[in-house]
This record gives sequence, C-alpha cells and structure tokens, in this order.
Amino acid sequence: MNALKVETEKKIIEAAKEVFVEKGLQGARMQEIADRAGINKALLHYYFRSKDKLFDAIFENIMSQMFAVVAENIRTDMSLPELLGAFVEFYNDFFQMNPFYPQFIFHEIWQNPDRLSEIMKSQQIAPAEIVEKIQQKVPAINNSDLTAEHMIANVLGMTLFPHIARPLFQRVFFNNDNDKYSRFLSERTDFLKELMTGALMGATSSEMNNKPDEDF
Amino acid sequence: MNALKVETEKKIIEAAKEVFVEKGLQGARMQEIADRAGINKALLHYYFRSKDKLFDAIFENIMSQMFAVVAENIRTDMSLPELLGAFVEFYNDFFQMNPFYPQFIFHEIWQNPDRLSEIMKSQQIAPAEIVEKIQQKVPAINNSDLTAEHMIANVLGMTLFPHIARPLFQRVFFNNDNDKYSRFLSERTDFLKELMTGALMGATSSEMNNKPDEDF
DNA sequence: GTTGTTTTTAACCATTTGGTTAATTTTTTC
DNA sequence: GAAAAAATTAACCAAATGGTTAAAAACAAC
Repeated sequence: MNALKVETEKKIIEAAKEVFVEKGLQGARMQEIADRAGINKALLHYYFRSKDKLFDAIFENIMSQMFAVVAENIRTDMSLPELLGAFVEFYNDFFQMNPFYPQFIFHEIWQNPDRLSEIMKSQQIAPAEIVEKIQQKVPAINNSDLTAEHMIANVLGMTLFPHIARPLFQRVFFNNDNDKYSRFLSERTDFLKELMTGALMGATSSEMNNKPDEDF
Repeated sequence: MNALKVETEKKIIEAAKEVFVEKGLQGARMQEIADRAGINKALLHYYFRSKDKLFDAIFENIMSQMFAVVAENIRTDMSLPELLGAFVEFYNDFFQMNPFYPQFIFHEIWQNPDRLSEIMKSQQIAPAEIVEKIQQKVPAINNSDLTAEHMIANVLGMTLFPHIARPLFQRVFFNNDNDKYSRFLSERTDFLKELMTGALMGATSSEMNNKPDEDF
C-alpha cells in the first residue's frame, strides 16, 4: 500500500463524509462523491466495494470520533457538574464545527438503531455505568421524581436541540443570521453549565429533603 | 367529485403519510404507496401529479395538524406555566401517537427550512408573539442570562429529545422495552410540568433579584 | 528496460423508479 | 338507456443510478 493509495482513500473518505452527512445514505450519489474527491467513480468500488460498505465506514468513523471523547470523559473522576459541563461543552463545539452531524446521527438512529448500539458497545460506552455514576454522586435522586434517565434526557435535550433544530430555529428567532446564532450557541454553553451547576448544588451535598426544588 | 373519488384520495393520503413519514421523501417508493393504498400506481399521479406534489400535500397536512394546536394554545390567556405545560402535554401525546413525526419533521427542517417557515407563517405562528408573551409574563427575564430564546430551547429540547432519540434511548436505558418506555414518556409529561411550574414560581412573582436561581 | 503488479479510467450494463399513455371500466347526465 | 365524463388499470418509457469490465497508465522489482 503506497502513499498514493493512502492519499486516494483519504480523499474518498473526506468526500463521502461531506456528501453522506448532508444528504444521507439514500440522498447521496456515488457520482457526486467521486466528483468531489476528483476521482473516477469506479475507484469508489475498488476501495470500498459498495455504497453501503462505504457508508458504514464513514458512519463508524464519525461515531468513533464522537464516542471516544464521551468515553474518555466518563472515565475521569470529575464532579457531576464538571462532567456534565464537559459534555455540554464538547457537544456544542463538536456540532458547531459539524452542523450536519446531529440530524445525520438521528436519521441513523431511526434507520438502523441496532447498528448504532453495537458501535456504542464496541466503543466501551456503557449506559449503566453513567446511570450508576449519577446515582452515586446525587444520592438524593433515589427518593426523587428526577430519575437519572430524566436527568440525562434533560441535559441532552437542552444541549442538542439548538443544533438539530438550527435551520428553523435560527430563521425564526434570529432573523436567519448565522453569526448571531453562533454567538447564541457559544453563550449557551456557559448558560447551561451554570444552570446545571446551580441545579446540582443543593442535591449533591448529600443529606437533603427527598425532593430537591432545583431539578433539571 | 363523487364519494368514490373522495375515498380514493383519502386512501392515498393515509398510505402516503405512512410511507413518507417512515422513509422520507427519498426513501419512499411510489409503488409502495400504491400497494398500501390498494390502488394502481397511476392513480397517484392522476390525483397528485408528482411525487413531490404528493409529498408537499402530506407534509402540509401534518404540519397544519400540529400548528393548529400550537396556535390555539398561544392565543389563550393561560399563565406561563400552564401554557408551557399545555405544550409539553400536547407534544408528548402527539408524538407518542405518531412516533415517526419528530424525525420526519427534523429531516424536513434540514432539507427545506424555507418551506417550513412559510407554513408556519400561513398557520399564524408568530415567534415574536411567543417571545413577547414570555417577556411580559416573566419580567425578571429581562435582566437575566435566561433569555426567552434559551427558555424556549430548554422546553422544546427537554420535551422532544426522548421522542426523537427514542429507538436508541429506549434500547440503551430501557432494555428496548416498549411499554416501559411509554410509561416513562407519560410520567415525563407530569415531571416536566412540575419542573417548569417550580422553576417559574419565583420568577413570575415579579419584583425579584435579577438572577433567578431556579432557571430552565 | 523488461516484466509483473497495482491503480486508474472510460465505456458499458442491469435494475430501479418516477412518470406516461392508451384502453377499459365505472359513474354521471339527460 | 345512450352518450359523455370521470376514474382506474396494465403496459410501457426514459432517465437515473449502483455497479462491472476490460483496457490503459503508473509503479515496483529485478
């Protein structure tokens, strides 16, 4: 495998990433990928056999990139507010850099959830581990309506929504001004971090009433 | 236009709704729509001219159904917690009944945001109106980090996330148990309503410190 | 620099698919 | 109940598209 070959494969991956992420598996055209990579269409099959295989490679590539950071964060011993803050910060940066990813990933979640949960396993993402960590760091949660699952849904929901709804949300509330929306997103990182820190302040200091007022 | 014709059109719309909502515009096949409707494929074109036109009809149909309720809620004079509670309740019911809708809608948001914002206008959904209503009912918001836009993102995010992430979230945290997840969603309606009521309690009672502790 | 191997290309193929058409059946009109 | 209109169907068409192939070009080995 010479240097030229490596280069070609890289060009294909980059081009395929762009096209698949924007248009999805069904919407993507092999010809367009070849054109963007500046190579002959037959080369796509020479390197990756089929459209499906190429898509698999791209999808795994992207998800690994994402889950690597997630897995790393989980395994540190930050406090819960710090941990959640790190998540928020990472997702906001990551999706600001790759605006098409959220919709792309959710699309796959609906088309092929099994594969995604396989990839999670292979990337050492263990949901039970996360739930346990939360329950251990927020003992009050065990007597509360706020289960760990609700909490995760809250954090992910508040974090991801502005990204996945971006084209509409930006149009409707920000006059479709890209820069303005980018500032909103950056500002929101801090906003959410403070919000979560505040909300967890009471609950984490252990022996509390069994229904904290400040949930999220 | 006789009764038979109306019946056929209804059958087409129902079948097309199913297929488009599950597979998207690109993934849907005209033949499959015809088969599900139990009619000849040519009839699809006889009634709706083209795949795009048929899709438009379906999409508008669905969005109108949704926005009608939203518009109605906005125009009542409920308190803000009541109003937000009504939203949460509606979306949770609506998407529990139509689990494919969220992903379907977000897909369209990315493929054709302009059309969607047109439909919103035609359905009398005015975002400025919503923002004003919030600012007026939560005066403290004007001196706070929590802008109306953040608040809307929080409510929508927390509400929609469990629906749009359902296949993965259910698998990963609920052992892929459908009933269990449905209970989680129902329970979550109440959870979010209480959460929001609690969070707004302080802020709505007017003259407060300019940075409410209990945000969302 | 000839030979063998790998990479790249242009041309081609088979299938899928949205869409059309011309004929047939059903319904309406009078 | 005959004529006109509308609804329905089977057969067909053209374009798009994923994929293949055989030959050419680039490279490596000696």
